[in-house]
Amino acid sequence: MPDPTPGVRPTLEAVAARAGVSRATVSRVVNGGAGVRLPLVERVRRAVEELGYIPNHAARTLVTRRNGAVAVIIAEPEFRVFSDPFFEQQVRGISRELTAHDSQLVLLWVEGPGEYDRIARYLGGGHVDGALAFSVHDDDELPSIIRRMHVPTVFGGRPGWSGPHGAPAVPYVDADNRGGAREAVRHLVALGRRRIAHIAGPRDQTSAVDRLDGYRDVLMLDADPGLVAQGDFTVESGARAMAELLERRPDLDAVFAGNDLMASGALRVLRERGLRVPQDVALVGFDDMASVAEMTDPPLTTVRQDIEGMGRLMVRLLMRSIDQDGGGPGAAETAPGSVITPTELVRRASA
Amino acid sequence: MPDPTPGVRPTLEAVAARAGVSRATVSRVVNGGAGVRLPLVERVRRAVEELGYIPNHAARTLVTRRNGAVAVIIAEPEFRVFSDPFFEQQVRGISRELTAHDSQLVLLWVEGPGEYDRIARYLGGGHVDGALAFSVHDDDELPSIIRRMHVPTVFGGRPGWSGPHGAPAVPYVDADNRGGAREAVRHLVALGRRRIAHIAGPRDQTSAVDRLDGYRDVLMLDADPGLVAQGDFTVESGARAMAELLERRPDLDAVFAGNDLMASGALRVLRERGLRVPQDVALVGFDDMASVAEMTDPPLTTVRQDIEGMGRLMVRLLMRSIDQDGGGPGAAETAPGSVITPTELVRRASA
DNA sequence: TTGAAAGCGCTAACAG
DNA sequence: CTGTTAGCGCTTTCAA
Repeated sequence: MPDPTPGVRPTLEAVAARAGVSRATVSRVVNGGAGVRLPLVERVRRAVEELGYIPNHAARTLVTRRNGAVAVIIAEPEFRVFSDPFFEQQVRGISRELTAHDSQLVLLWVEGPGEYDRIARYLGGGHVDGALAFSVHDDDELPSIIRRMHVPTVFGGRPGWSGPHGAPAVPYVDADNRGGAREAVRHLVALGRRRIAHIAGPRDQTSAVDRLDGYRDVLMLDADPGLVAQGDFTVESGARAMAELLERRPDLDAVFAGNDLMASGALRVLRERGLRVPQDVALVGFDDMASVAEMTDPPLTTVRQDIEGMGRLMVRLLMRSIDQDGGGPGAAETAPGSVITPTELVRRASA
Repeated sequence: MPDPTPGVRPTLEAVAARAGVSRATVSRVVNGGAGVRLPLVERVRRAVEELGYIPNHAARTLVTRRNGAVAVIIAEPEFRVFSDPFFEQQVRGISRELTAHDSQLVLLWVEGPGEYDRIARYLGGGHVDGALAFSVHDDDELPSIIRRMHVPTVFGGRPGWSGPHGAPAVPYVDADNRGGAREAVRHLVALGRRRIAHIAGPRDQTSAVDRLDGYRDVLMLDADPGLVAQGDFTVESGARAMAELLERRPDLDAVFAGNDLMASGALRVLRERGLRVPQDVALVGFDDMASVAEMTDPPLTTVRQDIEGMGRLMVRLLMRSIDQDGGGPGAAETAPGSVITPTELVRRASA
């Protein structure tokens, strides 16, 4: 890329003049060159090269109503945000897929409810073609803002609230938490375990609820309420829950933890009590968080979800819904279907 | 904010019609309302409110040549990116300050050298008013791209390469690594320690080099090369370096580690060898990374830097340089001065 | 103080 | 196939 004269970027006009064609032709070439005779294409290409021409984004957006940018909304309070490895992977997937679609990632970091006004204005200002948001709670204002602003949006994780028919009224991408949990518990059953406990995640996160449901699906009537303990997805809560379970049901022979972090906490307690894993108690986690599942002793059998893939999928869904919306008023109302991505049981030594 | 007719956003024109004034007047009101008689201002404000008018960003950018967005460039290979708590804090500061300046954060995630073309095009396309980048290496293409594209940019961390006069040719914000290191070592000296070792960070990161220099500043002639061991900022490397040092200089009575992570590794080894901290060996870290320094036993004495503040400062510097650049060609060439932010010794139990 | 009018740089009919 | 033309929505002289 040559060094253009500082301060004065060449315009379409300049390129057209240099190539001896009209602005329209240059525009066509710049946008793919369909329907332009080859020699002309060449000529224009050369002029572009020589002048170091780069299209002005604002001008293009003004007429096409597309700005090649998507907002990723991060609501700080509910999130460990960055430090969450889960989130990092998801954003990586999003970023990659966005690049493939020639779109940019605009980070909207929301520090609290007071900032929703700013977000609404931004989303409404047409700065972005769409938005990506993450698992929101029942009382979150975000969905309502998004609806009001008519911004195509895809959620990551099944939202906690639902539409008139019980299903979330917005498109989302989520892992098959329930199915994954079923597979995990079935695995324990197949191992011959009979008193299988569960350490559940926070009740207000749909992923945790779904995993608990999956656990119940398999155990059915055998599900003993005393075998379920409450955690909050942290290592410490996992340890506490394990101690509690051992107290209530010293004879348990397996544990399905709602995530790897809690599983590692549980593992610590089991070993402290002199219980062997998996001989005395088999243990299964969820997430397959590399920094945890592979590091424990023994390494965790767990349920893997394709987190980066989920990020990419969010973008694909969003792009589809953006492309549909070209069709005038009302088009935005037809929500594209949500997607549930499959999970996979990863067998290691703990069960 | 009222719900505008879906699909048809009101324009300035519409507001003007409703308020019975010209577009120019509406524009003035929307942009602060200077020089417009109060009753008119009121009238326009009401029309804006009623119509739910939000200015079209692209149109505004097209004429003002400002887009209220700043790129944050993240070069993946060199970064643990998100999961790095250091980085998270920095981005938080950046995001907050950007919001205060009514600007948005556009995340440019660079996955490899092959993507530099995309970045160049983006930066050159005038999508953003400026860019923020992080400690780049000698062979990094980024600085050259940035110069070619005439994009105002501020770096985080002193760059490894330098201009004709030995000083980096670009504005940057960095902590006073050298001064902080001096303070740490002086503290150890004041404690009566005489054989003070240093575990250095990677030689190709300026922060590590500066800390080593600070260490040498204080020890002067007393600096025994055998008392310096090489690490790479990880816990493990700290442990290895500590073992090495103990091997070479069993009589050492203090250690200044290049960061908290390495300090925690060193601490583990010291305890394994039955050495008491701080009685036998005093230990000081760097960074005051909460998840590390406060958790060790004993808690680490360390050097704190205001990371979020550094992020904010980067934005302020950038905004200043953007504002200057209004002055036509060549204005971008005058780099604003860099800033070194102070550090502070935090005394805990390890020294 | 307010309005009229000229354009920012580009795309997209519409003609030729 | 290529060129001409009419805006996209906004800011900003310049007159009134």
